[in-house]
Amino acid sequence: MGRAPCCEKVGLKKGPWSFEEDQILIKFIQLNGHSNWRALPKKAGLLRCGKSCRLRWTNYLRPDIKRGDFTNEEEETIINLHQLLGNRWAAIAARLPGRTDNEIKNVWHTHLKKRLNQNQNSTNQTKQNKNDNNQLYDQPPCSSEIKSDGEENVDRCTKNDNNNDKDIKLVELTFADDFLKNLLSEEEIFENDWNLEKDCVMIKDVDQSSKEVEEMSSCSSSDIDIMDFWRNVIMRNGELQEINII
DNA sequence: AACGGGTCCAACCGCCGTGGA
DNA sequence: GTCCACGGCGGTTGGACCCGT
Repeated sequence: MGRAPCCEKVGLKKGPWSFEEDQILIKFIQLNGHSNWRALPKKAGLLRCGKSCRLRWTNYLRPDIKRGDFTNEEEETIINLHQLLGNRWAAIAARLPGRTDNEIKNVWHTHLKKRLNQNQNSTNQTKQNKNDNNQLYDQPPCSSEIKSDGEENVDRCTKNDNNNDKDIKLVELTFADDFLKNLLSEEEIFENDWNLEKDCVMIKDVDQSSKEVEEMSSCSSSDIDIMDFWRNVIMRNGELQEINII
């Protein structure tokens, strides 16, 4: 036996909302709130599924929704948060007041992903050009991988004790700390199981696949290419170039 | 003007987590 | 512990719109 549909589908309207329907929904919610989405359309006199009403309200009719193009700052924030959080659009939207997860998802798929790919291509080209001169660029990111059998691969960056790596880690720590504190509340960091430790940024992967990256004495990582991410952050602040010169 | 391909975005679908009975 | 209703979320899609030919 399959799951019961969220509402009776027969006789319910689908597709784009009319102005009149919007007005009915707005007025009803203003008067009564939306404690029960399932019952709402019946009470409001709408021939819509409760789910459809909720979506229309949260993605379009809510008074605090900001319409119009995304600013550069907003786009940068989306890109950075996406690198941290992945496709967790709701979590990203929570950091962008007035923007909905749906809107962010759309912007990501229509604009930002393409732009990022283009940037990546040009970055790869730059890396190629620097090939023989810059050993740091040659290093794979400081990330570990989970092999299929569960054993963890720790790359040389993690184990290497040379001073350059320590300097880089210090800078990473500073920016990681500042960046997360700027963007995320303490509760959120806690909820995501992110630990900022003194010698390294520790990120434990507790996603649905339930592969949890074990804590390591130095840099650990998750399936996110975290070191590439921090490198980007540092690059934006013009710090990594200095380190590379050292 | 007509057509076709690409782009964009609102809306839908189905799955998942949670809380109450 | 199990079932069910519900809200929330992310992936996908339909169709309007745009633009080049």
